Amino acid sequence: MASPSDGTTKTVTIRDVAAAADVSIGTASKALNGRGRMRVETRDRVLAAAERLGFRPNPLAQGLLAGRTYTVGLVTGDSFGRFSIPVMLGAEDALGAGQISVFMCDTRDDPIRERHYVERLLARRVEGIIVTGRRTEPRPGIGRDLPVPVVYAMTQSTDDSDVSIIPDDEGGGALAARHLMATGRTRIGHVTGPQRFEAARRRAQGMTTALASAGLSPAGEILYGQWSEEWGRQGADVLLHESPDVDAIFCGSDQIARGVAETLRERGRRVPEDVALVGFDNWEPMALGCRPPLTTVDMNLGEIGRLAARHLLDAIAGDPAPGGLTIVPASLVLRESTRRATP
Amino acid sequence: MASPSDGTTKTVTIRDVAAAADVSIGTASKALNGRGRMRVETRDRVLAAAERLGFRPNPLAQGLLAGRTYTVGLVTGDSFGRFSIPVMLGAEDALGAGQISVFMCDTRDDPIRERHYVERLLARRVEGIIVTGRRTEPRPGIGRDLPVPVVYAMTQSTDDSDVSIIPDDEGGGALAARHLMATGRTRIGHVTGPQRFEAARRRAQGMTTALASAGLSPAGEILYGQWSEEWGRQGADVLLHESPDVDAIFCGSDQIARGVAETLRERGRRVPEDVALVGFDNWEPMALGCRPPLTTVDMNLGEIGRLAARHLLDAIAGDPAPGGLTIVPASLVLRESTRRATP
DNA sequence: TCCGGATGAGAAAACCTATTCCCACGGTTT
DNA sequence: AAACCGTGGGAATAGGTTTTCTCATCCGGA
Repeated sequence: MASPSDGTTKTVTIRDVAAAADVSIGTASKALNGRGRMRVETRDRVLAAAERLGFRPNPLAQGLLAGRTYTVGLVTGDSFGRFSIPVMLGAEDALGAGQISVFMCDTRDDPIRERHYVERLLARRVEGIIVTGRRTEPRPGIGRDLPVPVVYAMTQSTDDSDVSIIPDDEGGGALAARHLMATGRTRIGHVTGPQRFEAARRRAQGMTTALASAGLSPAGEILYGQWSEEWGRQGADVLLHESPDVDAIFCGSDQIARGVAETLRERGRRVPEDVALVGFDNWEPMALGCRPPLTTVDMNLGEIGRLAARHLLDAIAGDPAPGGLTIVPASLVLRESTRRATP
Repeated sequence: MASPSDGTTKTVTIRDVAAAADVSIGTASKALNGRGRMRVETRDRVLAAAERLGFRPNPLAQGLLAGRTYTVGLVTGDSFGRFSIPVMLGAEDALGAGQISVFMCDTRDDPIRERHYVERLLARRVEGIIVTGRRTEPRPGIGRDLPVPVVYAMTQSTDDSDVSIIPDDEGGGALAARHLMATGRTRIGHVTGPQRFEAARRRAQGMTTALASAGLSPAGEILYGQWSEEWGRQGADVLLHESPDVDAIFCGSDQIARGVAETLRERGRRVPEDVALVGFDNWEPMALGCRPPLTTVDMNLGEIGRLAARHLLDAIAGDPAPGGLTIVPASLVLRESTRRATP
């Protein structure tokens, strides 16, 4: 415990500063905040006293008067998992710069805990709430007619009038497909997660559309399955059986891509010489540990968080964005798995 | 934005409740808090009014008066990474139950940002601070003579008088070694991270000691390298070359273990029939994606967080634990990679 | 030289919200 | 009539910010 013999440390109030500078409390406040008019000498005396005593205004008192708390709540159901963390960091980045502190709440995807936390945040008079999740599936909002603005990031409210910010799954799929075509591939397969996930469907859609506009169609069926390596291994087997001449595989996640890479290696297909491989997520431990390192789509989650925070700040400042969906473009991270074969 | 036409929602104060119930402010307060004596009818009238208006006491005012804020700060340098997240969740678990809210701060391992955040937390009058990190290497504390208690979790202060809570790396290593011996292995190698990491050294130490007390010593050298799959692949090659008769490998991380598993498979050694494999971290996407699924040491990070939170709560309540190290035992998660060969 | 108004410096008080202690005001009991 | 009890109002308090107010000085004009 870094605390000394507790009790010796009494917090310094403006009262102490005023006494030390031999002025009234009001004058001390004005001096510290640069308001009002007074002799430079007086102002300096107050500032010096504050410095000397280590005065730090109590934000509770300030907030009480101003009716502001300079805090926001961050609610996640993802247990701060792989997806919501980058979002959180981006949000904290944007908020922290504005001197706003963040209360964190993990709901463990339990609606009861969620309501409980929202209640608590409102009781604490947060000025806004960011809700993050691990899927882009629409979900019920955290409440109607809340007294503060709410932004959904990396998740989406079923209510169209809410502000939701999600990654561009479709654009990411298109990006992957166009990149593969640009490296000369034409027989491109797709192994991805469960079809019930909107993210999986949109990624597939983006890929299919991009191929179509070049007069191509996917190699074999779109293979929907699980978000796991195990499924990647199985899916690659199915694909190789159905379309033995496949020369590229776009995977719905980096985990799936790793499974696919493993099967390819075991079946004697070289990556990238025989089959190019693109993943999704840019989950670095996975993408870099892959053999070879994985070209993958990055959803720019940090940007999603930053954008969510900015929307929230605007709304708090009284300039709310119109409700609806904001889609953050994805980008492609190039690594070995799609290197063009040196001719 | 769930907020209605902003401005219509005025927060309800106890003044409004008192007016609605036609009592004084003081009486309203007493009614709401069950203090003082008054007619049941009066109390009910106040409670009904509060209910009807949706009154929620302003914690700023309560905190101002009570001199408490019911908040703590959580500072991490790990960018809320793989290690600090479970710690955080554990901490939030323990704190949330006590009606304490958590301010989160990510320092990005930058001492300047760290100091800045600590200042901010103190300005907000948090009642305590938890510092988490990604290594157990001792680090300088966040400050001396802070006015609030501090607990270091999953990291360790260089100041012995601080309270630090870390995982039992040595015990984890011993656990792995004893488990391997219990399944009949006797020639056990070790591939781990860089030697400059205390965690790597302690895990190796735990393993060596456990082997020694059974009259064994490690197969080959302890192979220090990187915390990466790539190194796992290389390390396994080295080990197989130096000690071809190795029948088990304990790895310093699950990532290393995956690399090792891959090399073993390519060299025709079956896991677990020929060589058993134990990882460290129980990082599920890695451990479950491994072929076969990985037996691994779990550091019980959540427990570390919960313990840190409880220590902090105790200190806040005026009952600080004596400074020093608390070590949380690790546990073993059994999976395929160490299954005993069916005879 | 004296008076009135303007100006400047800083003190004093109100305010924000909720809690708590003290006291006054009835009515009842001894 | 005095003591006592239940009830509920009023004020003090916490730590700031902001508005108002007072007092003194200074200047110009008479």
